Amino acid sequence: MDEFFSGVDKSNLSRGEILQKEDSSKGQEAAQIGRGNELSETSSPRTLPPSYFISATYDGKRRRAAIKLYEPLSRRIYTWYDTSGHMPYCYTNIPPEELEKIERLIKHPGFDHLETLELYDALLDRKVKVTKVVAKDPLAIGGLPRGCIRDIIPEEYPKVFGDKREVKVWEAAIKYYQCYIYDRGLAPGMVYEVKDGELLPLWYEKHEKNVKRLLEEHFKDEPEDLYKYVEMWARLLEYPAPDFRRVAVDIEVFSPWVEATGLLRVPDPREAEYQIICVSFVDSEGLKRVLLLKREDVKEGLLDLPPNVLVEFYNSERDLISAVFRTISDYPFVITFNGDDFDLRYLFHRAERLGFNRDEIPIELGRNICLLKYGVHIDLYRFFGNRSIQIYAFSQKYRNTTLDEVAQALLGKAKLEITKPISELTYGELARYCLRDSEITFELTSFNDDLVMKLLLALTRISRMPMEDVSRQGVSRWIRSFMQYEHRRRGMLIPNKEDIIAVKGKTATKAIIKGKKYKGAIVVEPKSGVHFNVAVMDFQSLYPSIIKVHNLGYQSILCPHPECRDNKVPDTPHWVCKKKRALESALIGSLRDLRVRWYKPKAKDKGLPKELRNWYSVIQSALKVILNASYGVFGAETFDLYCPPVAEATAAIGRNVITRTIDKARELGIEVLYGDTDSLFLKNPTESQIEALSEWAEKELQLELDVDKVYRYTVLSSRKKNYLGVLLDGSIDVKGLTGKKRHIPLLIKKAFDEMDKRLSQVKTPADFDEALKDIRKIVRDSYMKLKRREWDDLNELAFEVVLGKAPRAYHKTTPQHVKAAIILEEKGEELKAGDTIRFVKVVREPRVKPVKMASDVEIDVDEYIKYLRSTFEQVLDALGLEFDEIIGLTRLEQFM
DNA sequence: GCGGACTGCTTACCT
DNA sequence: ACAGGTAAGCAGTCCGCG
Repeated sequence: MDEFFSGVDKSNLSRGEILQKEDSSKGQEAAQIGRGNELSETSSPRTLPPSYFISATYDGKRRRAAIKLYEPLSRRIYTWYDTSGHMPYCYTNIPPEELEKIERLIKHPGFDHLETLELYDALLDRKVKVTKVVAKDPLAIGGLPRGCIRDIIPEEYPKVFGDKREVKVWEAAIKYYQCYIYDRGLAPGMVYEVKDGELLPLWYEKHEKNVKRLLEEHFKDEPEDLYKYVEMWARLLEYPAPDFRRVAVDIEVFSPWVEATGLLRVPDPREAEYQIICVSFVDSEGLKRVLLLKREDVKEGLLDLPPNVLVEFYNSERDLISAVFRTISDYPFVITFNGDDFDLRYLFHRAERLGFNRDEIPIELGRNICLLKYGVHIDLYRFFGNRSIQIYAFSQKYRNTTLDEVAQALLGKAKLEITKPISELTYGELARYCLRDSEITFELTSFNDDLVMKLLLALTRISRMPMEDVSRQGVSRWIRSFMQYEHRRRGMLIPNKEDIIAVKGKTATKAIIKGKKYKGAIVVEPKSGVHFNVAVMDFQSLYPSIIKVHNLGYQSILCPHPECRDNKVPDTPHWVCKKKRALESALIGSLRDLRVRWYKPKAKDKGLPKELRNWYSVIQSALKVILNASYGVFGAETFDLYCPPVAEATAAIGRNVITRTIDKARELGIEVLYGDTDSLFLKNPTESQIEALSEWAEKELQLELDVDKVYRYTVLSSRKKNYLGVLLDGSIDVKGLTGKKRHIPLLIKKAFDEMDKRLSQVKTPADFDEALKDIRKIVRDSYMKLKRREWDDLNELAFEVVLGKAPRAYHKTTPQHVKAAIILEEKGEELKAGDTIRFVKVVREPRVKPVKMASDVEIDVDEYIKYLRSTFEQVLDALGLEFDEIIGLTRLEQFM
């Protein structure tokens, strides 16, 4: 195992040097370096106590990688610059003697030199000779508008040599700082020190022992070739998090009425036309500050802020902005909600407008991002907007990524409501409003014991990316990054997407859904009705497990070896390599094992101290986010290691697994009521039946099949992906039923929730009679409420549907919510993709109207009754009830 | 000219 | 900018109907 390094470049550090000092003795030293010391702005520190690697960039002036380190005792950021002379490069298949004849390459100002080396080409399972083209600066490789190396080589080669061979360039699109991280085997998020000007990884004996014990106690029977990967991940993930010193910022900008539209103008951060009138800060030490601009004709009013809030008035906007810049430059971490697109961008352009020099502005503007010269900017809007984070880390608790909605869902705290435009608030109102935004922005990083900061740190470690990038990019980038890292570590050529597609691009199955690339999972036809005592068994992380057990990856699927061709994937003509473990299989498999065998149980272990348990729970949800996407990325064209047969094989094996398990269950005499992808609903199984099935899966499939939950009873509708289940503790799961969908009118949803509540009280089959009576009443009451037009408010009748695109972009059809949206646009409202349209159904064409423009009398009650009927019928048919009979319609009347 | 059968589009959900 | 599968409602089209 020794040839495997633990994720950090060990060439600089032998085992004997492991530091054993614990933090207490380091305090003063760190503080001295920190205080009043401008090291971070001017030069690389010569020495630095243990510090967390937070971020990496390329410093254009110094022409080298710059690493930001967070020293947790002085609580400052230090920037260390590369000393190794590492340079940007890419690879090509053209030999140096030929490249030397390409003048445009050799004379390119960014060109440095050529090297030759051998790399492993996993697609062909053989070594390849490549030429490394080394450049003086990263832009020369890829990114210069007038010819960069990665374009010049394929452009010029045919001109110089005629078209005699296929020209290839590899690894030219990897960001330089990522390249630096990979090549030096660095571990973002982990602890380093600087000694004699060199960056050294730091390992504490305690930490090493902890990892060793974890491995020995829980991974003894791990496949040998995965063991070292589990070790790598465990080293990264076991190490504790620092305390993050940070400040949340929010700004308010004067925005005038526009007479023509009667609407408020939304300030454009790229113009920064209007004054910044208020800025607030909330920091991790509990400091709250509000900076206000003195303006004429502002009603003074009472400030009336809590006594612990510092209020500062500024006579000039310039002074205010200077103060803001000083604060921003004081904190290692600056938190905003949409600061990339608004707050920091506005500050930047506003400062420019007011005559600040670039070097007086601590913000670095990117095309879509704003970074900081000193510290690290985390834009929570980006992070919470990440679909995977939203779904898997926060289980869909919020829908729209607005500060208000996220805060309400996660903190139970809302923005302050204001009824006047920002510009008309008194100082007190403005200060309170602005401060509240900073408060909740900060709390979004502090709730649940700093969950979000820790999650970011964990993802930084897994992905091998700077924290700034992790917080802004999607899960496929995280996965790509740690896979690229592994290529470099193993001396593998990172294939181009086209290379993979050319050799292994074809899928062989037919998707059920038109337009999809391959067949997916199986959904078992449900046995509709009420069933008591239902155990739901499921395979733990089925797809990642399949990728592990069946060795799936771009190199192993359809591998070049004739002797592997008999290792078939069921239901497909594909085969899988028997000789070498694919990189993806190893990385995903080991992450899966670590999550299932270590982090998940530890997160639930009540015997552990709360803080430790909390850390385990953070790690397990970080792993969940990554594992849940780990199969999908192979079927996503945007993924750099896109390989559709890998995704197809995963799904095909999944189908094979679930069908065989159903057969086995029936063979064991268990009735299977329903199943979806990786789960089985079993009716009243005995302990021993469950055990037998689980053991069979372990032995025959090498997969873990466990009881996930037990329902006191379930109500299965006849439709797939639609059911309701009451757990033993009385809590209720409602899946897929219209009654729980977000877009339906509140009036219908409330009636449905009432029914849920009533159903959750049912304990035995005998209780059902009473419950059914009550449910009939619930249905009848809501029907009568509609029929008699007795709703409290039109809002109760609003459908809320999200625009998938701008209203004008619907060309094929015009759905109802788009009709309503168009009416709103005619009134001057601007609508875009992602906006929610609230509308009601009315009698007159076009049958819909935006809620705010409709009145009670025009509501088309029959449409609502139809909707009520179809919503309830999904459950009623399983309960043996009929909607029409309940509301008192006779058979005959139905046809009238 | 109109209704029913059908397909396609769109959204929201499940795993 | 991770995948495919399912349900529902509605828009739009085609066809038959003396």
